[in-house]
Amino acid sequence: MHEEAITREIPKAYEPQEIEERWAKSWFDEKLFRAENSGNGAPFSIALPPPNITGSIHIGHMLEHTQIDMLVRWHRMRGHRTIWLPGMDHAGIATQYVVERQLAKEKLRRQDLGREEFERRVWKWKEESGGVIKDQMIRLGASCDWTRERFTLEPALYRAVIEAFLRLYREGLIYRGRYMVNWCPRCQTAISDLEVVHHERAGEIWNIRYPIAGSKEFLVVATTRPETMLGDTAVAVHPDDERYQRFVGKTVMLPLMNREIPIIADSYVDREFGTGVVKITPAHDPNDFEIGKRHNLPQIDVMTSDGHMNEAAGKYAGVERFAARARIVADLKELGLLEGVKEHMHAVGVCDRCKSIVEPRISTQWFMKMKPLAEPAEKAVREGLIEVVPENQRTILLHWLENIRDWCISRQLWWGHRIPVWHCADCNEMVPATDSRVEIVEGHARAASVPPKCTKCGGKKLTQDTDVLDTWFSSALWPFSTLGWPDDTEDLRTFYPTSLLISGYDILFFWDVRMIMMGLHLAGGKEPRDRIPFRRLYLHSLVRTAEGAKMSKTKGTGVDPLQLTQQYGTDALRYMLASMAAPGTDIALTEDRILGARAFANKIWNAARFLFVNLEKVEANGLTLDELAAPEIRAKAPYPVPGEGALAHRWIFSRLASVAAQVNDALENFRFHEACQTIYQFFWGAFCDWYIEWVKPQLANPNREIAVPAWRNIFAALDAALRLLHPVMPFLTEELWHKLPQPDGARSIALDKFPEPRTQWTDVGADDSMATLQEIIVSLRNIRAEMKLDPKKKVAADFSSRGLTLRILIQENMDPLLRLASLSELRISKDHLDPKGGTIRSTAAFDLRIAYGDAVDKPAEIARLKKEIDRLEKDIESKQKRLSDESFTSKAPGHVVDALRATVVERQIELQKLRDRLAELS
RNA sequence: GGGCGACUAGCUCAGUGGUUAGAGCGCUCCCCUCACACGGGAGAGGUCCAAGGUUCAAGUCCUUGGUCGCCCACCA
Repeated sequence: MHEEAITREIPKAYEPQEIEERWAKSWFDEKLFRAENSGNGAPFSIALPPPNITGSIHIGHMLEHTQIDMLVRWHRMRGHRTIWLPGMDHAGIATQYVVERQLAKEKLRRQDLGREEFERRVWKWKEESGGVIKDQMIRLGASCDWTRERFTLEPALYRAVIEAFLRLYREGLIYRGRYMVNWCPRCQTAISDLEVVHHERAGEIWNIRYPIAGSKEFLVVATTRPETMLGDTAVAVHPDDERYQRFVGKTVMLPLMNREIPIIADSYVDREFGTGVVKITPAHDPNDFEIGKRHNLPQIDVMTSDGHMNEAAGKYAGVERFAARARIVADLKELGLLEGVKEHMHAVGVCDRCKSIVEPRISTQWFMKMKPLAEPAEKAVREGLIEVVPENQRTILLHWLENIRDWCISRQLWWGHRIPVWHCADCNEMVPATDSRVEIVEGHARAASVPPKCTKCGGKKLTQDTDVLDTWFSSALWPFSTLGWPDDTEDLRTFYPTSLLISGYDILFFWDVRMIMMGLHLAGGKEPRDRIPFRRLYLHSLVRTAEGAKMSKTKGTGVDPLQLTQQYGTDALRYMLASMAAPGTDIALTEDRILGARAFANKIWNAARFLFVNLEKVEANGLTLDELAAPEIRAKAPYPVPGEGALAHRWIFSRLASVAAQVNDALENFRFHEACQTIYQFFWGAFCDWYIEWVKPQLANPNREIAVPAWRNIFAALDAALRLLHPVMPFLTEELWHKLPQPDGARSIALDKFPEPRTQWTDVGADDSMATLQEIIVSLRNIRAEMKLDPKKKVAADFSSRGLTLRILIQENMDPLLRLASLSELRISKDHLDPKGGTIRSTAAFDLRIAYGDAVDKPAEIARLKKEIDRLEKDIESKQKRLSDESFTSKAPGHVVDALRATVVERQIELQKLRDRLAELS
């Protein structure tokens, strides 16, 4: 009756939903993870890679957050002053694109709204989307300090951006100029090299005849983009190319345009490729741009900003660029100037955001000089001030820094940090803001310190630059802008440099490297070690679909973690992700693993349930939970258990010490999968399968001398196991921890101690004894299974060993042995066991025997023996061969040789036993 | 064109030169034993992609090749 009540109270299966929701809310409401910037404990700080407000949390975020959260919780539980600072990224171009698509549904363009109204729309989106992300993160258990939440476009961070810009501008590291940039005709903005993604595509290459002026001859040029020929201002050949040397200095008539353009020589031209003649279009190709500069060629831009041909394209003006291409090819064909066309695989650059084909275009943009910033970054990484894990990513990072090019930081967008520079209408002088202060207008920040007049001509007609900064500019400041920089705040002094950055390797160049450069240049103390943004950098894997493809929302292969959470539980999902997160390899998502993780959560739940359900019976005898499991009582475990022996208790605490050490080591080195596996094996394999089963009778023993210490031990072990599990499974462990007695005012397991690898728990004797007993039990079960004995039927067995200590060990642990091997009796002797009429299992140290019942399966036993003998003989032979090898015995370390010798001796004993038995049986 | 990674049990993956290469899932047999069938017990299953090499010893280090994936790159 009572048990029914309990069963209702603790459900048989773990039901995570209600529990998780309750704790997520509680942790947030109580501001449980608010960090203190003063007090005890070494600081451990980590900045959340701010999710873009473009969407919601996806499974990749969850992998990242799980890994961060595990480390954060682990550090916090070890008494470090831990901060995980959360926030969101305004994600300039990405967000603008999303909102523009929304507008498109209303048949509107951003230009229809105007800049201010458009910005208002985006802010509205931000409020909704940012809120969703935050709620999701809270629900998924991220132990962030939400009291310090940041947003890259909020006033304080805008100020940091302006401050950084002004400093770099004054130092000449930011400059403005007319250069060739990547232009997205759809987004109508410049984008950086990194934002162009290259796709191999089957295209065509056209060979076009350019007639030589005043001659019947012509040169044949090859091009993949015929529409740009309208802007050709030269054709080029290699200076040493004998085929064409005689033409250099002459001119060709540009077909369709009938413009006379020079034939020049430039060593850039590859004689082997195509015809060895290149058309030069300085306004539409980066290489041609450089060649044009070298040869003082005019730049003729034949396209508009939205990818149509302009007036300079003559009769093609107004035609869309690819339509123009088709028409030009057709026209050339008609004129007999098209010599041929071939299939051609080449890489096409598309806009990372909207996938439009990028157009190289000359325009006036803002750039950042990267070499002076890259060098200190490279040095810091090379000297190990920043440790990069996995190691091979370090090489990739350094290689990128070595080959860095200037960064185009301006965007012709409306959503972002507006560049704090004003242009003088009278003299074109650029005048920066006088300082980095910001003011709030209609809730949004803008640069406040507008220069009063032109610093050059004194003119008053100043207008602010309309461009905004690349979104990654503000991201690059994130580790210090979020802590209050440029002010010298307590947070900054305490938590900067941050301890660690965990990010995906896909944003290594976009973000991680730029943070290193900006941090070293702008933030922190005098020495580089005090200026770096983070001391360690861990690049985690990416989650892929079961087929190994990148997850994609547009392809519908993205996975919503919240849905999986509803299905399997957040802890299960976290455990699954962490257990697969081996450094350096991507994760393919499969349902199998989640099911396994859910089963594990259920196992933990039920192990705890076992304790609480049975406790009811104990309480009937007048014992209270407090007497058995109060914190001060748990602290003194393990307690000796009289009479029945305390071997299993000594053993489980010894295991605990070793597991805690292993988990510490694994987490220190980002080996999340190892930490998970270690904990899993401990909890399921050791705690549940052996320990609980072993001590069950002790717990039920009416003798309080036995029951009380046994209960105290098992509660202490469970408590430690929960704390060990907490970083990866925070909800389940929090729930169960609160079912144990806790000190007054105890708020959360998250603020309790992580189990220490206590050396006084280490008990080699218990480890060895337990291993032997387990081996004996497994062997006996094995014989039973092989003999197909009725599982319910207890049988007698014989144990024989010449070792006295072993025989004593068996005697002392007779009870659990009989129970766990389902024996009625285990007879101990030091004599030879009769193989006739029974099945025997042997090791070098002992023999076990179960007598046959009625049915005797001698042939099967003989076959088994022969197989076993064969295997052993081969094994011994190969080992002896190695031992007889002089070079092995002399060169291999002593312990390896000794171990091998010992093994051979053991195997020989085993082999002899098997041979004897075979002889006796046949 | 450079660079990186993967290839280990039917599947998904661990494996940090040293006894007989592991896990989870799946599979076979048995068991609904009073925490848990999301469970318990016992098993089967692997020439570690190939070929060379280094080493006393190679799944592990080196070279070459193969297959697959990813990143970078201005060859028209």
